[in-house]
Amino acid sequence: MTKTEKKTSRAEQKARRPQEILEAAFEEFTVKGYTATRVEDVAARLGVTKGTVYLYFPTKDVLFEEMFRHMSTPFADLLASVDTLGGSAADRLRALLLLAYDKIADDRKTRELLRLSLSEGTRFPDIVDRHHEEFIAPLIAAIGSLVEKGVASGEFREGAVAKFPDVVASSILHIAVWRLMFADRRPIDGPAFIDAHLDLALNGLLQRS
Amino acid sequence: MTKTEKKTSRAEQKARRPQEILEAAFEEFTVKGYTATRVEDVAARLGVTKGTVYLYFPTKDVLFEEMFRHMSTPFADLLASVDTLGGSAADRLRALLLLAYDKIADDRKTRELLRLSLSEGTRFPDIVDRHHEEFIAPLIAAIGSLVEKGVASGEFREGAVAKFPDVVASSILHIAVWRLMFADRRPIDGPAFIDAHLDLALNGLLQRS
DNA sequence: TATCACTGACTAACGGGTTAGTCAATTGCA
DNA sequence: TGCAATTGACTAACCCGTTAGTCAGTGATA
Repeated sequence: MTKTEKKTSRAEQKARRPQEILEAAFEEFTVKGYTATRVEDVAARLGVTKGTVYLYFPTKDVLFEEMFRHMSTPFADLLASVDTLGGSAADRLRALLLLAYDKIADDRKTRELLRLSLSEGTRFPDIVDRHHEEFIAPLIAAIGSLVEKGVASGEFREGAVAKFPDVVASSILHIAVWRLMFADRRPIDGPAFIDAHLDLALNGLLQRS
Repeated sequence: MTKTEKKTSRAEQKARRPQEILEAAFEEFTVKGYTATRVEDVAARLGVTKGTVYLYFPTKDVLFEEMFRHMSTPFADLLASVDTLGGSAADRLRALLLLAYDKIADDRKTRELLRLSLSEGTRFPDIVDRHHEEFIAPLIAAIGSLVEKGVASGEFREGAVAKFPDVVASSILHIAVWRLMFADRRPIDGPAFIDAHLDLALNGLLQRS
């Protein structure tokens, strides 16, 4: 493949290699897990051999860590975009959750990173902690500030949610975990589930007297 | 250890062995995952050698499957006990969720089985599906029927929750996943989290006008 | 433009270490 | 002593990480 490609120059190929390897590694690691994945299989996905992978990454450990970093796409911009939205606090909360849903539960990449965080987290605790800092904490903070604003404006009532803003996001996690567990064997309608949760979270279950 | 024990007769020891092995296997598999776990380490936990394990279980695969089955303690009785409870629908819902919390998020055994379902689920899909049938589906059904009764009695309003009863349980899953990810590095107050979620789910976020 | 010395990305094969599963020998209870 | 439980050495296969050697591609020279 590499040899017959006339279009890509040697320099271009070399520049491309690291990303190619990291993406192939993602596929293998997510399907088989860290230990069961063979570096040789990662290489085979690109039509190269194990030795090539070791030219770019010193060990299997580092390959995994850099793969995780490379596949973690930041969504600070996503959270920022919510601030520009107008409408009621409820509307903005809904918009934020749907955006988070797209990024977390509906995106295979992020979902599989969640699986790896749980399955290999004890082996790579600093990866999990970094993931918390960069992804989980900002999302919870965004939800928290949105709820706070809603309370300040009088649209939302005060309640225990202020202490645990993440209860609002648990439905997203729920969908992601469900899909990781059952794949296509038990499909789940994500947006409908989110809306059911929003209906519950906004209006509550109790009859309004 | 086994050798020096004078109390247990040979027959007793032999009868005990399978359970002992399955419990040792649980410890090893949950810490290291399926592939990284060595059968020899499972045996070493009991002070015996690999050969003994193979005397009771034909392969590592079967050992894993039977371990999973052995560690899955049913909670049909738990769900049944809720039916005997009196009080308002809200009270009973709270009781059910706290019971489910104890069994799922607060119990290390169940929590680690969730981790294994996610990490090794693609390798053992029928284990995951059986787990759904025996644990997840009954729990969702119990919540659903409780909500339904609340609606019938007029205590609960009708809403999208009827279609997705599991949105009510997502906070439990949330706590379990959180603890699997961060262990003791980021403690989470389970009951307080549940109550925050219940406050949200019962009363809603919107100011009552 | 044609030639050719040189570079460096890649390969192939291997060393060293590990592990699932087997089975003949051993141990110690009844 | 007889027998069942257990051992642990063994095999066959596996896989990480290494390295000497290859050859396609590059660029300087005439």
